[in-house]
Amino acid sequence: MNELATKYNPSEVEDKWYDYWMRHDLFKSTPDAREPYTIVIPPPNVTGVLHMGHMLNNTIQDILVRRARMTGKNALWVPGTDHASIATEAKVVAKLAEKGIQKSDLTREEFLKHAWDWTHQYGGIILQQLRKLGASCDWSRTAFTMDELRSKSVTKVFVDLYRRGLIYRGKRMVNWDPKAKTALSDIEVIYKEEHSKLYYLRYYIAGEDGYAIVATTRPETIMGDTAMCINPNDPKNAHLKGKRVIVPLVGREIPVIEDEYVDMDFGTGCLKVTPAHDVNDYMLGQKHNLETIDIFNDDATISEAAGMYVGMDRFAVREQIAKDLAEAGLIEKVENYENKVGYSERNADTVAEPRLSNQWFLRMEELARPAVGAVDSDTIRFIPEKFKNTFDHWMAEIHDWCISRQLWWGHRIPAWYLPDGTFVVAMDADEALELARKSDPSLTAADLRQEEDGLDTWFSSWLWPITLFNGILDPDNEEMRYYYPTTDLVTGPDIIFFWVARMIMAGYGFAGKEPFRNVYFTGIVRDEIGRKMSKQLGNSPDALKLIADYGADGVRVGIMLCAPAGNDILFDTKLCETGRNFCNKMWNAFRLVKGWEVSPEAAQPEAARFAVAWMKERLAQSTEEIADLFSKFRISEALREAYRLFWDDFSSWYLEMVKPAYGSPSDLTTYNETLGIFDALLRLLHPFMPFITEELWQHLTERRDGESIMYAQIEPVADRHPREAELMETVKAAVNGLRNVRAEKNIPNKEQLIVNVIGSWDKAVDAPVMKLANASAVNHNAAKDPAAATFMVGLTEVNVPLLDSIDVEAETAKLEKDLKYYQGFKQSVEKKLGNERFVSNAPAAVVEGERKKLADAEAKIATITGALEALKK
RNA sequence: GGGCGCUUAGCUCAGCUGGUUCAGAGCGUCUGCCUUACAAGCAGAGGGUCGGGGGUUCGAAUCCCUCAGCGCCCACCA
Repeated sequence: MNELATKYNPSEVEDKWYDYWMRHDLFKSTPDAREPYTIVIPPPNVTGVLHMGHMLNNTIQDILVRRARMTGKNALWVPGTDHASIATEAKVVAKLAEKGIQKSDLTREEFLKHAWDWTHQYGGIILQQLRKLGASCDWSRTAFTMDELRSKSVTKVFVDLYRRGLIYRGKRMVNWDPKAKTALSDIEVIYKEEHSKLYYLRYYIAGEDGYAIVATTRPETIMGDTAMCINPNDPKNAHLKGKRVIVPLVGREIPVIEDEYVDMDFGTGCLKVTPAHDVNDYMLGQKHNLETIDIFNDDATISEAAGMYVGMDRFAVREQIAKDLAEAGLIEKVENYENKVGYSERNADTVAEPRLSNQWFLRMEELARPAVGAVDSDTIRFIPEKFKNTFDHWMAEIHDWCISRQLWWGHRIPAWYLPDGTFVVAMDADEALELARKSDPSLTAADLRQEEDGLDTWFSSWLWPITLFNGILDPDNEEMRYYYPTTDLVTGPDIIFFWVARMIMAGYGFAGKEPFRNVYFTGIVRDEIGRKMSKQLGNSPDALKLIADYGADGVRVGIMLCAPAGNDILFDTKLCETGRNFCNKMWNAFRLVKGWEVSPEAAQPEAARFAVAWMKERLAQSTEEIADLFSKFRISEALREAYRLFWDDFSSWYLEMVKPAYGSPSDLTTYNETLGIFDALLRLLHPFMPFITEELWQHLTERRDGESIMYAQIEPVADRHPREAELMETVKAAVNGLRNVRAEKNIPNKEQLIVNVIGSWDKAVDAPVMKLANASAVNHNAAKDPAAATFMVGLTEVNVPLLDSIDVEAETAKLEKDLKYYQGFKQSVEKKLGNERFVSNAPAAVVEGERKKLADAEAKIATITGALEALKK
């Protein structure tokens, strides 16, 4: 009867609509008189591919921005990518290695050419993938953290900060990634609990027979020992005071120093001090003026300075030296030990090495101050709120930020060294020369040498919400004034320090205002048994394959159904099936309505009139509910509400009530009302499911080329029908009861029922009940038929006469079960009301409610008792 | 070591300012249906002492204390 397929086919629809939206520039935003709504995308790595985290994050952003468009805002979502300095450089290095090329064989320029080639080849793939998901970004604004505007802004910010005295260069202990051969910031080190060993080493006392025992987890660093440290208050080591000890195997004499830093109860209370390779030891070294011996090369192999094991890897040395020490009788014992080992965030298999080196740092204290206040006062709202604590805690103890990286891919630090070793910081080489000449007028460009180090990737991304509107180079431009501060930021809690906190600081530091109003923290996407999705585990589904299998709308719904803010989400592909099935449900509801013949002469049946009124009330309530949920960023719940509204209320109840009888046409009024309701439902659903709603909207409404549901507005429904909403509860109870009777008595759906009502009953429910339950008549105040199935609707007894004789025993048992329940219920209410303290202390409304419950229970008991007696006859 | 959060049906989770069906939803399970939109569907059913203990209150899944388990973040004990 219907030429449309019974299954919705997303692949036929999605590309068509995305092209349509693009062709008509529907994602584009320019400043106008409307209120702005702005999101900047957390820029994915330029060479990355779409994974589940992106799907979640970008689906949420798209939902928010589409919803904003449909509620009168001028909505803008700015896309872009991040150059991801360390990750991309690592990929390029690996790629070159495959071809037998070492990074060290190349000049900086040659390497950068490879990196740019790589970026152009793979860069932006992820942005194409976002289109498959339906992301409504204004692609004309696509930015890159290393494009000209962003790069120049980074340089300017660096220069300004330097001139404000907030950037300094110095030799410090930093975390070193020996694989990438670069410094890392503190937060780029991930500590993991590990099973390791604690070696107890003998340090013989110079000129005496005895030895001291030192416990260490890193015996390979003994070549760098320049002291042994004891606590001055430690009686058991008092005999070591003022002595010198001999580093085992190495044979070098080192002093015993005293410092209260040492924990007397750990190990033997003796600590080996290796100032070059441990943060605490470095601190001790500074305090006690110790020599530092750097025993590692930049790839963490042993350096010449160590004098032994030169060129070997640190872990190989650990094993070897343990063996050698044991052979030499210098190990007292070895214990198993749990400790935390720091790994490089980007090279998960690489243990970070504390290392002394010259780096550039940014002082954070001054920048941090306004940021803390903004979050405390909810000028910037965190959703969920619990992340305020995390943020506060980190900000309160913020450290200086090591911003230099020994990498080529990224923004090069705009500092130029003079031949005398001093440096100048400037926007470009010309300005640098100008500055340099102030100290030595004879200098030429050839005398200046630009800093080789690059900047931490986050030094460009922390400016993202500003630089996307050119707010660094041209602070007072129209776009800045209109779009900044942006509205919502959607990101994961894992980058709250890396990115969110720093953006807030940058916002106040360089734009004078917060960068966004709300930060929505998504959960981490995990697999169905709770493991974080990762390439190594291979437990991350292929995002594009999911879209191909379930449709973008289906995947969006699937992922949103399990994504409350801040909670980790356990992703199960099954949820995409739910999403796909929902699309199919919408498709078939459309097929049903589309298939109706419409007769202008036909009168509207009462059941349909009732249904329209009730459905409009439900729509009004639900529209309000969804708006409220959005205001609280309960997006997952908003979707559930819309889902229920469409599936349960509209499809299961409404359509069944207005459906024309087989072979009959629909009346025009009902038909038009149904289209109007369908339209409203599609609008509510569009932010979640952009493709199918656009497709159906096209079929259901008359619209001109270039129009789109994207800009149809979601408005509060003024047409209210509380009476029908209330009566519908009775309809549902009656219909459910009648369906039960059918199920229990095996009455086919085709067979019409007769409904006898005993007690009070609003006649308005007759028509919908007859329609929904396929009843031929509802008889009021009918005589009780003993051969009838009986159930209660509220206080009213409903009788369904049966053709076959009824099973008196079964019917009696059922009624007795009900009776028992109500008697128990009555008892508990009576107990409550009998409690004088309850009656005198509880609010009057609550007490009144209990009294009503009691009355209801008594009425029901009376009715059931009556029914039982009738059965006995 | 410090801080934050979680524990409700077999699974994943809602449950907001204590008080109408507040003990819920989805999925899974079970039963019956190829009923003329949809088997990617329809109609039903079962299932939980709300982690343990104590307290506040007329009344606690909800507030307080405590214990246990789990998770996350931060921190320079080798």
